[in-house]
Amino acid sequence: MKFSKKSEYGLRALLELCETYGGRVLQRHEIAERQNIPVEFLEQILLALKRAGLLASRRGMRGGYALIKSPDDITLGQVIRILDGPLAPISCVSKTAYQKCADCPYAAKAACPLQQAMGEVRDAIANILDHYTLSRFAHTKLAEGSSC
Amino acid sequence: MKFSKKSEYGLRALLELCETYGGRVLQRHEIAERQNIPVEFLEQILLALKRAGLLASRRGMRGGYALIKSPDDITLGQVIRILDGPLAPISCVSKTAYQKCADCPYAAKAACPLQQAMGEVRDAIANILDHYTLSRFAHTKLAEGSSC
DNA sequence: GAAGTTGTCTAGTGAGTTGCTCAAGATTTT
DNA sequence: AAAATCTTGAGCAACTCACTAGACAACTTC
Repeated sequence: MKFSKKSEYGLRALLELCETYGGRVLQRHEIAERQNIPVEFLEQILLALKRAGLLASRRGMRGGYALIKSPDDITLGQVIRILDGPLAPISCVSKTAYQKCADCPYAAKAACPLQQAMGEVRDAIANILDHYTLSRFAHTKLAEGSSC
Repeated sequence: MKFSKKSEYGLRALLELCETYGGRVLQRHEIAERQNIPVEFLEQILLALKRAGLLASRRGMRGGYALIKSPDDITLGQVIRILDGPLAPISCVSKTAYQKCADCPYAAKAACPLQQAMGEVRDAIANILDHYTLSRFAHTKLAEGSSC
């Protein structure tokens, strides 16, 4: 029940890109250095986010990446789904990638306890992440005493 | 962001064991057949649940497994943690298996946006699963039209 | 007390995923 | 043209997942 490094790095990269939103572009090595992410791996992540329409890029000298959607219009849920796939804890409750489970004896009966429970979990996760905007994410201030 | 087959099988096995709670024991092959689970794999799962104190077992002829805690006192959260480890989506927000993240630049600052967001997710998941008892789980009736 | 039936334990294994690296190419600026 | 940057695709070691196998221990029944 873990999120991948890919998602984690992706979100941390977007944190940097948020700060320069509307301004200059950021190069991969800048993001990588500030956020402690292996450059070549970060590259793949930025590319994925670009293909998904969140980022624009320019090549050559003075090139780099920039956010092209407002941080208000991007949610953590979107980002995680791009980088990690569906949020649902088991695929028979996924709304974005539903798949009938093969071996479940309740599958035919329309009364699967697992589906009920995991559905609730899915909804709770989606409810948080699909309403958590990047701008709120970027302006987080934790309470005193927290440690990461 | 998925639960393992181990958890899924474990929960489905407990569904069977709930039905005979207080009565007879169930043998691994009975559970395996009814729930469509590979026997030897199921074995490991039952053993883990036994070591965790949820199940008792008897060897030899007429042997088998039985629940030894009331289904009211077992939650899905407990079971999943036994079989799958901590619920937290990243380990720096786990309450049962906290680990400082190595590469996060916010780690020292007590203001990690990721920790904040993932903490909310963790709490939401735990809030559902730690209050979802096995007896409620076993008596699930889904609404019409659902499919698993 | 021997035979047969069950759980117990440890180790292994094939397929797939994760996290990351590398190299060659395309595009832009200077 | 040269240098800097993004782009693409391939590769790979380590790990995890889902499962299998086999030897062993304990219990029941005859």
